[in-house]
Formats: sequence, structure tokens, C-alpha cells
Amino acid sequence: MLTGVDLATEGVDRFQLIVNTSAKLFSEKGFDRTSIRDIASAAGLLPGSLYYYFKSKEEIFLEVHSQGMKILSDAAREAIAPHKDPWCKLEALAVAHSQVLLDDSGFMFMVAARFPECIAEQNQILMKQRDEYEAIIAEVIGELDLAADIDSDVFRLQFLGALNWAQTWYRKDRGMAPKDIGKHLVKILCSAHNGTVREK
Amino acid sequence: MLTGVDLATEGVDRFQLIVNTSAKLFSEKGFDRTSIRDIASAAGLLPGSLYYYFKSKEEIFLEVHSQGMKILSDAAREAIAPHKDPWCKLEALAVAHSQVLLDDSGFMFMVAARFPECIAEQNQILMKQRDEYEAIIAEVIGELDLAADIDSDVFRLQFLGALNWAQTWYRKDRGMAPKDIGKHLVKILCSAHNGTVREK
DNA sequence: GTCTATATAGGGATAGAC
DNA sequence: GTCTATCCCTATATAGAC
Repeated sequence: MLTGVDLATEGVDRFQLIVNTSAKLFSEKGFDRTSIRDIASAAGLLPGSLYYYFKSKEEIFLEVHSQGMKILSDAAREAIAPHKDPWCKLEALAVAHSQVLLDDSGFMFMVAARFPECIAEQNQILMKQRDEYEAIIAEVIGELDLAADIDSDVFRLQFLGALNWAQTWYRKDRGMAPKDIGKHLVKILCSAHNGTVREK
Repeated sequence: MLTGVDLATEGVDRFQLIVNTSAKLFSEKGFDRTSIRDIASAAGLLPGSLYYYFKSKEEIFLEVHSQGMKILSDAAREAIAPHKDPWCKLEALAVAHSQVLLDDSGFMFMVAARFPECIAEQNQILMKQRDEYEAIIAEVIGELDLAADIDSDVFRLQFLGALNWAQTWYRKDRGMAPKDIGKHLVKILCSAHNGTVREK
């Protein structure tokens, strides 16, 4: 509009097209097995052209990670906002997490166990983005009526593990739907404490 | 003894030395980022020499996976054997799993989310080895007094996810010990049903 | 059995034309 | 901004000497 440049051809600009394409491929094949040539080809460009937008493959990863974590954090905050009961918040959070994680936008590969061994310096950035998201979860868990001998940090990590692992077994065409996977987990965990997940 | 060949130099034969070394490196850096050169170097051989024992990197992976799953299955069976109460069995299983997963032998990277895109044919072999182990868990879970609205398959997958995810956050030098990580998870899950894990 | 040497392929990244 | 062409490195794997 302002510049008069028509970006509507792709619906998004080239930068974002590359990010979206990369996210999808990283998600499908993993970072290591996705080549610059793969990304370029899928985005309808030639390899050299990518370097106009990003100075390295690692930088593409950083952008995908950053956007992905923002999507996840936003979804989490929006999901818990309407609720007061902490178990309801946790359920809403689990549902949101599962849905973002398992939908096919491909943005959530980045909860993968290992980063592509970035330089330590950049790893700090990734860790900070993750910590921000985990803080949201930690706050909800802090409000739960957990038994004294439950470690809330380990509770959070095992909660996230149970959800994230679904990436390895979830199939879109059969079995439980993403939102039900989230609900199921909280049902398992909550019956230990309140009996049911229902707004008080 | 029988052949008179002295294999005591390394404590194990070359074949097993390569397997052990590979397991450790795969565990530390992942399959993709571990090169044949890395393995050879760590094992004190030159790259070409590996091909006397294995015809490809993929074949090394298959052997590591096979041995690793055997270690895990054996540990699981041994752990649950002394118990009668199903929740005690599950706890014993969780403890055994965590210990094998998180010790530093490095054999357990293979619970990683993705296989190194082997040929479909060989993937069948890997899946069979995993299914065998999961059957042990499924049997124990089948004996639990779970609520009617709990899906025992999803329960198993979320249980395994919570445990396997510890690979991403466990640190040998701080935090909870492996066996306590296993116990903690079952405590969370069991209090939903029996109150405590204790032999009846 | 282990080594040296190398074939062959694919990767990330860059220079410079257009 | 995108393409062509290519550099350079690293990877797996092999052939054949020892």
C-alpha cells in the first residue's frame, strides 16, 4: 500500500514465505535433513536467493523458533485468560499447547529435544524464548493444590513431556484429536487432586 | 579362550567397541551430527576400518537400536518381576526406564522422536523392537484400576512421553536423580487412583 | 584386520551478472 | 531481488596396499 509494491502474489512477503516453508520442512524432516536447496525449492526460489533475506541457515532457524514460540505463548495466554480455577487453566493450556503443537502449520517442531547446536551465544536467545513460555505454565502450576511431596518444577517438565511426546505418535487421520489429548492428560493428573476438571 | 585370540585389550571386541562408541556419540550429538569419522576417531580406528564390521552407518544404527531396546526390555522385566501390585509394577518400571534412559552409557538416545529416515523395510524392524517393549508397559497398565474415561493407550504414551522428555532437561550434576524422576511421575499419576504407591 | 588414498555426492555459502 | 555459476568443505563409502 504505502510503497505500491504488490506483495499479494504470495499472500505474504518473501521473508515470511521462507520462514513458513522452513518451519514446515524442519517439522517434517528435522533441521539437519532439511537443506537450503530443499527450502529454496519448496519456496519457489533458487538457493542463492535465500541469502538475500538470511545470512545463514542457522538464522532461518532462529526466526522460525522465535515466531513459533510467540505463537505458542500467545495461544497459551489467550487460553487461560477466561478461567479462574487453576485446573481449568491447566486444561485450557494443555489443549492450546496440543493444538499448536500438532496442527500442520509446522511451526512447532522447535520443541524438539535438541537445538541444532547453535553457537552458545545464540542458544541464550532460544533458551530465553522458551523460558518465557515455561513461566506461563509455571505460574498456573503454582496455583494448583499439589501435595507437598510433588516438585512443581518436575511436575511442569513431566506435564510438558507428556504433551510434546505426542509429536512422535499423533496421526491426523486416526486416534485422539489434539484437543482431547490435552484434556486427557489433565484428567489423568487432576483426578489425583480435585476429582474432576470443572469450574468451581 | 577357544581361539587363543586376545580380546582383552579393549575389554570388548572391536564390533562391540564400535557399537558402544556409536551409542555414546549418537546420544550426545544425535545420529545426523555424528559422522563416521567421529565414530572411528573415538574408537581409535580410521574411517575405512569401520566398514570391515558394518556395511553402512545405518547398519551401525540398527545394531545400537537393537541392543539398546534389549537392555531396556530386560531392565523392565527384571524390575516388575518382584511386584504384584500393578501400581508398584508401574513405579518399578518407571524407575528402571529412567535409569536406563538417563545413565551415561548412551544407549538410549534411540527413544528419540525420529529415526534417521531408514528405508521403510528396516523401519519395520525398529518398530517391532519398540512394540515389544511397549507391550510390557501396556500389560502393566492394563492391570491398573483406571477410570472408565481414561484411554489406556494414550495413558501409556503420555506416561512414556513424560519419562522420555527427561532426556531434554535432566542434568547429572543437579536436580532430581533418575530413579526419583520415575517415582515422581508415578506418584503424580497414582494419587489419582490409590492414594499412594505401596504394596497391598 | 587395518591402513592409505580416493571416488563421489551433497552440503552451505558467495560473487557477480542481470 | 533473483538467478547463474561455482567455491570449498565435509560426508559416506570403496579399492586395494600392507
